[in-house]
Amino acid sequence: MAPPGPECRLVPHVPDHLSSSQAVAQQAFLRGLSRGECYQAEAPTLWDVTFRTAVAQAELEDRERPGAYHRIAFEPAADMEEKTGSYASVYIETTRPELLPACVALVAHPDDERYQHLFGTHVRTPLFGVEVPVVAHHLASPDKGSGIAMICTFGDVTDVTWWRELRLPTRPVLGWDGRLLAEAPEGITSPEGVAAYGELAGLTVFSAQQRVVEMLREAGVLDGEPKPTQHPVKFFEKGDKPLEIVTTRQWYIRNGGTDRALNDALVARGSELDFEPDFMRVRYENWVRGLTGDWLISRQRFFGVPIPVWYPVLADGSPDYDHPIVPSEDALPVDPSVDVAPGFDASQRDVPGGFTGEKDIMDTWATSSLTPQIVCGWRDNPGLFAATFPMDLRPQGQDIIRTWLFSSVVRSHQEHGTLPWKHAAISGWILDPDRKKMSKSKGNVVTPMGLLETHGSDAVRYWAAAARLGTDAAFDEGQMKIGRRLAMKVLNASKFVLGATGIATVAAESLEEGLRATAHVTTSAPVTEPLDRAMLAALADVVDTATAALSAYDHTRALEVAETLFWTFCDDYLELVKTRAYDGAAPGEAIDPFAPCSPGAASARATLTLALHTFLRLFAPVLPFATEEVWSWFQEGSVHRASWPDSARVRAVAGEDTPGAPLLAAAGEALSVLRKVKSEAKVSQRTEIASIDLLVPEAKVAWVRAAEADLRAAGRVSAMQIVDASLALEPGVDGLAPEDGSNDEIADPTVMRTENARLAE
RNA sequence: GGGCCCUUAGCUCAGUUGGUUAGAGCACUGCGUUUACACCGCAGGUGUCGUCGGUUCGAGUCCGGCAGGGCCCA
Repeated sequence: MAPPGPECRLVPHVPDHLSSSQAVAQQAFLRGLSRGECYQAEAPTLWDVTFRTAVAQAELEDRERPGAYHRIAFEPAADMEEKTGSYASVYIETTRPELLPACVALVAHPDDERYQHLFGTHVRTPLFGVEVPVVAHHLASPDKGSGIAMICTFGDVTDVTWWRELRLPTRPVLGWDGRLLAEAPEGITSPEGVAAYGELAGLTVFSAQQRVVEMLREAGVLDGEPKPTQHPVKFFEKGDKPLEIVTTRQWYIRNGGTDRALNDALVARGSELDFEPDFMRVRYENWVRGLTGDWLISRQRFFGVPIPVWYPVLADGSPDYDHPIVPSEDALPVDPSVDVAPGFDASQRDVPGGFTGEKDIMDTWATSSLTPQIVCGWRDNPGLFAATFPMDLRPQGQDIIRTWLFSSVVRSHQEHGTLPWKHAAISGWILDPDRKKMSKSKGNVVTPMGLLETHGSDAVRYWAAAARLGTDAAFDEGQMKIGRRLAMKVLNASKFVLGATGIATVAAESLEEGLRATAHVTTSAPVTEPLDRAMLAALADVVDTATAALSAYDHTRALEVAETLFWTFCDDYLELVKTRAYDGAAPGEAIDPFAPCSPGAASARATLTLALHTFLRLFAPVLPFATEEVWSWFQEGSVHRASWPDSARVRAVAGEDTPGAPLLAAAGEALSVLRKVKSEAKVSQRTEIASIDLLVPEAKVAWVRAAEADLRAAGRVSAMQIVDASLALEPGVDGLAPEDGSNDEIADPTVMRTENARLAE
């Protein structure tokens, strides 16, 4: 008995690229059909009574539901009485008494001494008077209830296992509408049994349960009152009524759920795949190893990719499901409810001797599992396919390892004998601010639109980019504010760089001039100043680190190192070279990038420009809008199509053996202590320092000296003495007594500090 | 019941093969308005690295037990 399909099908207009994905889905189905991987079977099927469609194992979830154990007496049949010499009833406990008419056996654990002598004998079902055997199976739990249970067709998935493995008869009572069938199942033959069933026919599961309990109570076979319990019940993940198991004809794809060799092969495919992070592999293996049936792909829904087959209609008007008619691959996509089966004409639809179209559609994952084939042009672009398949990377969430990832592996394994991609980058959940999983029912879902409006796209993306693969990310607006600050900083620092180099002056006229100016600034003079070379050397190292991190799927580390250096670039380097780069230009004065300037200014300008060009490309994946905006000010095309920074070119400009980060850090530290003098004196950073002694750890002296001029300019220092701190262990060793007394003890010579600061009035 | 991940500053998290005094941002406090930036800058304090034990010259890091949190599967 097939469930009814829709009487007419709504056929939406489908754009070409979608019809091509439909064709791919149908072609893969037909290939599978010809190889025997796709097949149809009349079998117990997980069924959602609300949506009236079959559901696959991957779409199930357990939910705790209240229920009650009903203790019911089964009378012994003649063979049991004879064997035991007793008329004692057998008591079972069940949470689903309404399935009593579907009972086909009682089952206990083979080692359970209480029931061993009963195995092979029979009992009679109460109310319905059907003789059913007592059987043994290891899945029966001796410690649950009375240790013996009734097997019904079908109350749950364990019933299906018992039914299949013990080869029990089928006595279905549930229809696809969630009501008990009109006719009593085979086996109920006695007038009393048929009458009892008549009381239940057409009732919902809920009402049938109430009626059965009344009848059992009246018959005196309900032992005591039902005992309330909580137990896990299978639900369709999108449904709100428990799933039932209904016997229907459905289409399946072999996925290792019924075939050990295929299961092993798919586990082996999983071990070939590079999971990022690696522990996600366990989820895949658990899932594949735990499969209990093939992948059910047919759905009784309206919208979806049609299963591309027709069936001959027999003389009695019924479809001949055993001989499906298939289209040729070049006719795809087809809709069998509209298109005519090959070899027939339209007048022969649904008439004896004619054909009928399959009404079912495919599970959405039956198409999604083919995204690599769709994208790589498997069906219509062999050249592209050869060049791009298998793909490199599947990025996806951890919750769909069992669906999207696994089903893609299944399809690729069957069709191509390979993995669909080499790497799988698995992300975690986005949790609410209290680290709870977001769900509609809890009402803690945050949708992105408001966030994008409040913080900007770059800021939201920055927050998302801070989540490491495989790690859940708590939703954090604070992090978005930081992202926004970074994006603003990129805009402002870029404005400064393009202003101080003069590129902005001519780029405002035309982009060609901007490009010419950029080339001129970065190539017309060498980068000579040690601080500039250090900046570029540090940047080259960061490019290397970020590149390696991205190659290892550690995008957060790539961002982190770029971000850290960028703040140093803004807070220290820009401040240090600002004066030098301006080269005497007055505030507000437009700088001509082509005019001659001092070598120090040329060095700074080349460095600023090269650093900006590099930082923009490092940040482009995370701050796509801010970087693109700046790029448009002085570069052509899109930053997102620009090449990834090349550390070798940056390092070549920096020069061989240039001290990078350490020199930059030492200069930054020196700037910091100069600022501290003013901060502690509670005066403006603009205040002049008339004279100061800078005590520098021995190892850093040369680096600080190399940046001395820039330090004096940035710190507004008139006279500065740079002293090796290890030679100044005694206060006043340089001949001047400390004025404020704060350094009047032996200081740590490894810490940079100042002495004898004299601020201008 | 089987398995996986997590536990580090008030908060969010780094901490790479074990190796100086465990870091960052936020928040907090104070100061500052500068030739890119107030959606700003500078300076400052903040830790029993869940807990107990083990390995080691040395453990946030490796091993085991326990507790708490989260997840997958049955």
